[in-house]
Amino acid sequence: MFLKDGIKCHAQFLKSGLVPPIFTSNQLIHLYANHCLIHEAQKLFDEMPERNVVSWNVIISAYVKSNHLPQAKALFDSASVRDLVTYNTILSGYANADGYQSCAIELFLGMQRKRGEMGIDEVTLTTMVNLFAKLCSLTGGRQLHSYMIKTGNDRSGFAVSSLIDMYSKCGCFGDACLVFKGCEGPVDLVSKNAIVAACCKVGEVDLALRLFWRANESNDTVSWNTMISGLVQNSYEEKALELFIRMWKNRVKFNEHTFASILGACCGLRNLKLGKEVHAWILKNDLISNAFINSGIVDLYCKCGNMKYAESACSISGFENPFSITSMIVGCSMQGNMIQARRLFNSLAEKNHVVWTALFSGYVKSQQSEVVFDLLKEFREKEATTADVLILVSVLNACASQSALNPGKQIHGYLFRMGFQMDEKMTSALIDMYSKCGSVAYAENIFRRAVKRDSVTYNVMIACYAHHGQDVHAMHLFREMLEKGVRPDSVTLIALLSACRHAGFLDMGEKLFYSMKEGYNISPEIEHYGCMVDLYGRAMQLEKAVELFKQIPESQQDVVLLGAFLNACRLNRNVELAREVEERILKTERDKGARFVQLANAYAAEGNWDEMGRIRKLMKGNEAKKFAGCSWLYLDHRVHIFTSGDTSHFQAKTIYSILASLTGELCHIGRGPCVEDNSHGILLDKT
DNA sequence: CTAGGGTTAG
Repeated sequence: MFLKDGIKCHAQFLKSGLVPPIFTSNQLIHLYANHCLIHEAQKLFDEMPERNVVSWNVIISAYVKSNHLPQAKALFDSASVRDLVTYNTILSGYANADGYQSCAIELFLGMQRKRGEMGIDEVTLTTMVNLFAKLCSLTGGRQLHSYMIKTGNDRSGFAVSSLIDMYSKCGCFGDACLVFKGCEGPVDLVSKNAIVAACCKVGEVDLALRLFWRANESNDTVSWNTMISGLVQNSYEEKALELFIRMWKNRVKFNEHTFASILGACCGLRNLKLGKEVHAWILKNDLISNAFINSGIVDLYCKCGNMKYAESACSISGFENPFSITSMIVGCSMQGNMIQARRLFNSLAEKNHVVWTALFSGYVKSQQSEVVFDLLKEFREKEATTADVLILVSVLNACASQSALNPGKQIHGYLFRMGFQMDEKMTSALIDMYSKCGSVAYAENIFRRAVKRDSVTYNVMIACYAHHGQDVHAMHLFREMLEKGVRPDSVTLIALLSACRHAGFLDMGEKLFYSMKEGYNISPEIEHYGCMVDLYGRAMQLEKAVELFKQIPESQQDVVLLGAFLNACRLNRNVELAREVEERILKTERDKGARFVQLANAYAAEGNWDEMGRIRKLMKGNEAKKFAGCSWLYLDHRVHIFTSGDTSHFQAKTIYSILASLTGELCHIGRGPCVEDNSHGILLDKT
């Protein structure tokens, strides 16, 4: 029934003075609810002289759909009649509303206990599977699955698609596939869409595409949206746009989900021109005030560096849309404009965890560690709830990047006192923090005690060993990783190869590098090549370094790789080649100042003062600017910052006299101090 | 007899 017809029908009853029969009133209430006319629905419900169980069900459902859980709950509690549908309606309300999840579980347990009276059915079970998916509770999900198999409630499209989604969200792609493969008869479209989404989530794009095109004539809007969004998520933006054009040519209806993905594609490509076209299209389709779309547009303009447009898009949706403001905060952070980010943050009436996290990571990225800790204090004061795990992870990252051991330990202690469930993310962040702060033993301790370890956990621990010169330990851990069946990824290999290059393990490095593709299905990227070039250079095998270097297309060669190659040339005393590479480095536009300094320092370290002087002259001619590198210490709850020759510290005199005596000791041992030593990771390059 | 509850895409 259309709304128009419903209103006409309702009006006729009112005119004639007759009361509509229960059946009609129920239908009308349902109709009003579907059109978000909750007041009309309630009014009609109040005026009913007689109600049956369906009347209660439709009015409760109306409040559930409009996210008015307290009202829905009150109606449920006062309902004069209830059946299984009533229970399922309020159960789904609890399951989908934030903060009501424990009510859902409690209600479900009650329904199970009172099996004789009301019982549970397939709808109850799929609702609960959905809830466990949202909570990422694999244990609960598995229990429900086996119960569903036992009671024969695992067959319908609803059941299958929910189960696929649950396994996918819980990180069990294999189980999701098993559920999908176990289906008999014709493939259910929603289940197919769910498995396509699951494939994309784990990066199995080819498989997703194959499934998508199989029986593609029945694909609906959701199928196309799922595939397009999956391609965007896996950085196949062009393919996503191609697919969108095909969708259009096939006359498949598209909607706001489609636009959100297309915006994501433009954003990933940093394609402002195309993004503007999509923006215009969105305006034409009157979707600009949609919260997701609007924040997508804001995100697009931020990522393309056009803050003016971003701001105007954000203000169009009014300062009501927290999604857009969060995108703006992220955008300002990327520009290093933390003042504006903070202003936007303050403008929000309610701060959710996402926006807190955005602000935290902004300060982390702009390396304002003091502010990060102040903000943590503020967060704990204002938010009565325990600190969000993600926020603590980002604070730990701040500690790691600042080598701030004491605050890191404080966070660790806080986690311990609060009895936080340590997940892989938190474990990895802690290991990384201790590693970067120089405490290998602590890092090791946490790694050994961890209940769950994923590839990231292994990666940070291997990298820790590699950075601290414990190359044999790094290799051992890699073997353990393989034995435990944890799949190594591209980062694992970077850590291992850098361990090899620090230790000069030529054979092992070669073996690893050339077995990457076949052994672990990882294609070597620029970083891996960089490690190998460096390894060959240090092993005085320039030919091999050259050979490898030439395999990389010029367009992909970055300064890090060029720097490694230059180093290899110089170590092998190939002046001609070195000069060639040097020119290429100086041609790189980005961070020009930093490149000059890098070169000058390299020559200075060699004691090649003529070359260094030459580079310094070039610097002047190019008017290269570089902020002074600085070192700092975290001591007595504050950060002490030093630059070269700096006398601004209040205890500068004492510091310099101690430094002089230390330098004297070093000279005494027989090794002169380095001119400008950047190798300890305490140098902050603020170029 | 016909109504009401559960699935996938941002």
